[in-house]
Amino acid sequence: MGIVERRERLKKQVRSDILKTARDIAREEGWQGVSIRKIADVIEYSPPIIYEYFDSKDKLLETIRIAGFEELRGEFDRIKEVYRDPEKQLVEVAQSIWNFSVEQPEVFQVMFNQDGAFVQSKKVYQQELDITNNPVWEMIARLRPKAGEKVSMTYYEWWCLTYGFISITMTTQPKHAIAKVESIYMEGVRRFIRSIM
Amino acid sequence: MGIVERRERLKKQVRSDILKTARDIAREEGWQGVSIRKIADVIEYSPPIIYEYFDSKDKLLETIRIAGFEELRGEFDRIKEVYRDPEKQLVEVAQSIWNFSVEQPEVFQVMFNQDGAFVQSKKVYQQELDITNNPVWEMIARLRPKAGEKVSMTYYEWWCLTYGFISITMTTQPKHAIAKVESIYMEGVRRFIRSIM
DNA sequence: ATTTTTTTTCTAACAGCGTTTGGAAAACCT
DNA sequence: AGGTTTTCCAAACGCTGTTAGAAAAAAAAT
Repeated sequence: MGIVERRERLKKQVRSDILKTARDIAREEGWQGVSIRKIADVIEYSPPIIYEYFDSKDKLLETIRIAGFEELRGEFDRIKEVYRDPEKQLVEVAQSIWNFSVEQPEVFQVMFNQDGAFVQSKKVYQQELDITNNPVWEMIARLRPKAGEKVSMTYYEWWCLTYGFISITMTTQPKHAIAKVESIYMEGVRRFIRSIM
Repeated sequence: MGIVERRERLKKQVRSDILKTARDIAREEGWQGVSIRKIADVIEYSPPIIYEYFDSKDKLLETIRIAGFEELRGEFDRIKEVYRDPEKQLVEVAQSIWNFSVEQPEVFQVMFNQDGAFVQSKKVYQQELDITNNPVWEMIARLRPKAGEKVSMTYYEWWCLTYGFISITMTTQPKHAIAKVESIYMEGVRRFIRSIM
């Protein structure tokens, strides 16, 4: 009777193996080096099998992107619950994005179409930065309760600053220098917060 | 006698045709859609001819990247001569980068490995953002003459803010919304300048 | 004007890519 | 054991960047 369940389990396993393998190759060779055939090789299946799990390579990458954004959003929600002070919240959010980009650079690259990673559709990207039901937007709103329209502007600026810092650091800085840049980043974030309060 | 000259002229023409065609295709279909064969088709030559002008597709893109950075740097140098006030200079620099990204988005994409464009080597990228002999660095240095080490930090932040703004805008905003974001950007730049003075 | 040499150009091919098709192999149910 | 369903893959298509070698054209030399 457990046959169907076993199959389900195996399918889930293969699916996550595909995703993991894609990330592994990307981390070692860059997303430019990720190909369906290479993934198939590692998971010891033939290439067409991958298409039983993902409609296309593009969708495969999009899955990784979505998972990345979800993980980040989870972190943000958690931070929002743990800390009360919006300033503290934002600092923590900044720190958590930074950590994410250091620990999973290849996911970050896919999330923001960087450095060889490329997902056709920008829908997820756009809606994830959207203001509605967004924890970071709400933090900023609490930080400056008077400004209505301006909150969205500030929110936009926030993302630009954060994203700019991380992506420039990722592509220009060698690993040993990243720790030093981190403090510049966090300092920049703090000054930004102060400049909008 | 003019034979050699005529050949030289023709070679230069073909070379620039290749570069222009690559940019044209990129603008219409994105860098993902740029292929050696398509370029060859447009310039009405066979694909191998392109390799008489560029060692590889990668080098071809790098040429476009270098030209882009040179054009920008020329603008910066010009601005530095025209205006005396470093604050005014920086505002003008910010505006000129913005205009560049609006007028030649495909070049901007290649310069910063964005949205399907990908150049293997990051050498040019890194040295172009380097502080030595950099007009923007000097502007910032003049803005806050006391800080020594901190100038480089601020310079780094400057690039992160600028790059973040433009690249996020380029990939998320539809054309009609760009004008509105421009004012958010310029306002952000001004506040940044004020916050470091 | 004809031949030789040099330069320019292209055809054909290689290896790799994402993706699809058709059928073989395996697993399952009865 | 036979029939059905599911799983899987070899082979192929059209695309990619790139290279080798021959053909064509142009120039130079006779």
